[in-house]
Amino acid sequence: MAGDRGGTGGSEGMAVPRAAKTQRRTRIQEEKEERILDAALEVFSSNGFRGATIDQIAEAAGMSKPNLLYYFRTKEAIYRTLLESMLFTWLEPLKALDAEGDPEAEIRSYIRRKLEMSRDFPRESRLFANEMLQGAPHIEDDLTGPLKALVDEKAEVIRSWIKNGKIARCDPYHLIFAIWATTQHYADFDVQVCAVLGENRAGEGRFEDAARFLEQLFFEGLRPKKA
Amino acid sequence: MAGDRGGTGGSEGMAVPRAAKTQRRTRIQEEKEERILDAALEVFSSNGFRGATIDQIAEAAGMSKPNLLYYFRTKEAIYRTLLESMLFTWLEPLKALDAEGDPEAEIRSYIRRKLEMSRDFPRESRLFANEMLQGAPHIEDDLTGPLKALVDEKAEVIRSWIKNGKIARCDPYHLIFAIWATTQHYADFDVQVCAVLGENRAGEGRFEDAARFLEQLFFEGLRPKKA
DNA sequence: TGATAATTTGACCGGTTGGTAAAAACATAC
DNA sequence: GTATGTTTTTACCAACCGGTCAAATTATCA
Repeated sequence: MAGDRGGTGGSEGMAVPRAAKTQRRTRIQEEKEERILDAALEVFSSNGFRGATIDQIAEAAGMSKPNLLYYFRTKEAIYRTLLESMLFTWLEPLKALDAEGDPEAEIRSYIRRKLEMSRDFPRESRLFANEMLQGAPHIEDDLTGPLKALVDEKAEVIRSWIKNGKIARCDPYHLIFAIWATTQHYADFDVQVCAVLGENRAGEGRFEDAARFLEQLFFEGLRPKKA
Repeated sequence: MAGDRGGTGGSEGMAVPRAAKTQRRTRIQEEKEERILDAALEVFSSNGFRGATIDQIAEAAGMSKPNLLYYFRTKEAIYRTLLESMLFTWLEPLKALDAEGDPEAEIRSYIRRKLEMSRDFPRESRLFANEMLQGAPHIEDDLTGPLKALVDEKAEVIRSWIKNGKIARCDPYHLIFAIWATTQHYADFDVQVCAVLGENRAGEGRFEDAARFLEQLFFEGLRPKKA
């Protein structure tokens, strides 16, 4: 028989389509799910969870609404899948911050990588920002759990660098916040950045300018050198 | 007769209630409109434009939906009114940046004032952020018009300070972006900030810590002093 | 080929949403 | 009081939205 929804009680998984008989997904499943998630990223990231509609996502994915709902049972299932798979890659750069490396080089490359993510994955950044603005109702646990744990760990690394005199004394948490804020700004507030910069520097060059500026800001600050 | 909607063609104004006969608004109009705007700020700022419903706003304002629609003809009218009145106060601190003042003190106090706004008016900040995330469909013109003009003007001020050796050589536009990003982060990403800081420092003390950190970051950077 | 399972579609449903119509309630001036 | 204008309520609607259902279509493989 076709499909087995209707609360049969089994497979309360998540992104698994009705067809959980042959346990592994076919090529076509894999591909369709990916297309859905890509479309959903587009729609969710610019409208937020409540503002997005399944019809919008379905149309962006080039399929009918019931067809989409065959792969993901609910709108929320799509959203959660997206958010979770994103959170992982989103924290990669911070994970890569190496306690054994050269402090200044490590922070410098962290800033650079975060900025590259804003350039290359602005939708992901905006999705995340949208979720935050709404009070993170879907990922509160991740925030106080894995994310906090990771930040705590890296804050400790930074503190040790401070103790060794490798970087200036400062609050490591607010340092991390500042890096997040300044880099993600170029994805989340892209319209504003482009509007303000105008025709001249609004091209891709703005990311290079930003990188140059941020490296200077974070390491030298604004005070002029007393020559 | 009661009301005059129905496309009579007249008064295509905006926030003006049906009662545009006696040209000035009564005390009760003034008060109700304010209550609506306050409620709308609450709802819009945490759900975005599409995610917010008139019913939600009406309930938060303590009145029925049709009653609310008597003061503002459409959901969009409420939103636009809110956004415009907000944009003005939002740019006040930047307007106050004084070319004649001491450069370092001016920038320092700009950062402080922006941070205070994040602390005291987080809803306004989030409303603005929401609009930006969605590509600023309602205020595109303000962005490329008045806002760009103001930023251009202040960027020129900063450039002159650089020329006089008062602050380090840097891109004034990206400096302004960095100040916006770091300060607004504490309003827009409040959940994340609190989750990461945990019980200990998540109280109001976080704004003082942030202020201290940002002042150091912007003026001294992270490089340790060569004692 | 035919049996079987996977995928897609069109029609539909109950609830919500933005907004309207009309009349009732209230205030005010005379 | 009554006439006039303002504010509020009750009832309502058409469009939309998340999701379901049953049937039709297509892929898979013995």
